[in-house]
Amino acid sequence: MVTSHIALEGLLQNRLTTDICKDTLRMQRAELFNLYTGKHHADDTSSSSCGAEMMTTVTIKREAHTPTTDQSEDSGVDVSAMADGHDGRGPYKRKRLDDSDDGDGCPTAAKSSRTANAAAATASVLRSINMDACPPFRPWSCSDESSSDVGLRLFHDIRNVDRILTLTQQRRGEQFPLPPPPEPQPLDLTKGHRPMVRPADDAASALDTTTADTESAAEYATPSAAASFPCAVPEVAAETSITTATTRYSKNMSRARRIEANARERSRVHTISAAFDTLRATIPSYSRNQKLSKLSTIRIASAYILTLSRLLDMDYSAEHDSPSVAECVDNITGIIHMEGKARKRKDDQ
DNA sequence: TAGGCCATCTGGTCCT
DNA sequence: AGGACCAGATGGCCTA
Repeated sequence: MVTSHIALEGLLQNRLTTDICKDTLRMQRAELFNLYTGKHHADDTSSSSCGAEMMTTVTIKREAHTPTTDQSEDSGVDVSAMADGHDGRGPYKRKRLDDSDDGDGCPTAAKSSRTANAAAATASVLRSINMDACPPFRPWSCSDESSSDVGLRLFHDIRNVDRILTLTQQRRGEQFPLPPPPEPQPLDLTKGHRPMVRPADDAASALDTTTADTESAAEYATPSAAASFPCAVPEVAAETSITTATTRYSKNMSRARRIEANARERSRVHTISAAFDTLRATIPSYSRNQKLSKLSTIRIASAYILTLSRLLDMDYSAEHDSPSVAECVDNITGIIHMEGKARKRKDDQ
């Protein structure tokens, strides 16, 4: 209760009253942002699109997060690597837990050392920041040592939320009129997008692509791949020269074009997954040890956005029925509960 | 071991 | 015509 009070009060006061504090935080965040982006290249997509403020949020989340083996490094897809044709996986060649090199040519041990140094440096910067002055609004986040309801109950006090809302409304007109809601912007799906290869423009790139695709295609022809691709392999197996552009693969598409289309599709899906990782890092979760599914991420993000908008007395609800903040808090609390416990509940039955 | 989640391939459709 | 987008099929990985 006390913590929730401080958190929300801090958020509002920082936004509405303390210019000096805001400037200081901005500088500290910029420092943190530079530090982070310098150490974690894989998150460039986040940094470029979200700015220092979001990076602070992401960093705080990562700092407290205890990643599982599966989620630690690959949660941020290295889109730049994919742009170079190094997506690190062939068809059905997923990243393995025992990989000593995850495809970027950098040994995992060295990378772990780098990550540890970055974490230590980041922690140092974080200690210098008075986070209570402007914490992210995440009243549903739980502490690491507990995935119980404590974290939810701690902040779930309707009277307090209403008080904060009242305070917001009182101060808004006095000091800082809020800007109008931003115009909807299309998602930038171009970042990390694999550049289209046009032989006339870039013969070298075209050669690389052809080589990569040839190697990729060659994997189809292996017996193991044949077992995995009952539909595609028969045609491939019948072709001794897969790279022959004139070989008809299907009714309307040559084998070479099919491979290029597959690469584009992979890149497109990777871009979407990277965007999900960014979104996942910016929303509250029931437990930091549990990676939210894409569906859960969407559901929680929607409720979270609505709650934040209502906190600022704006209405982003689909029905434009202006639900109260209390209702929004109830709603998102239930969603986080449900998404976080869904699997366990199913198994219990 | 079953079920959930996800990556990948594939072919059809839409769009520029 | 070719790229983007979409949904179905398939198989691997992980968790309870």
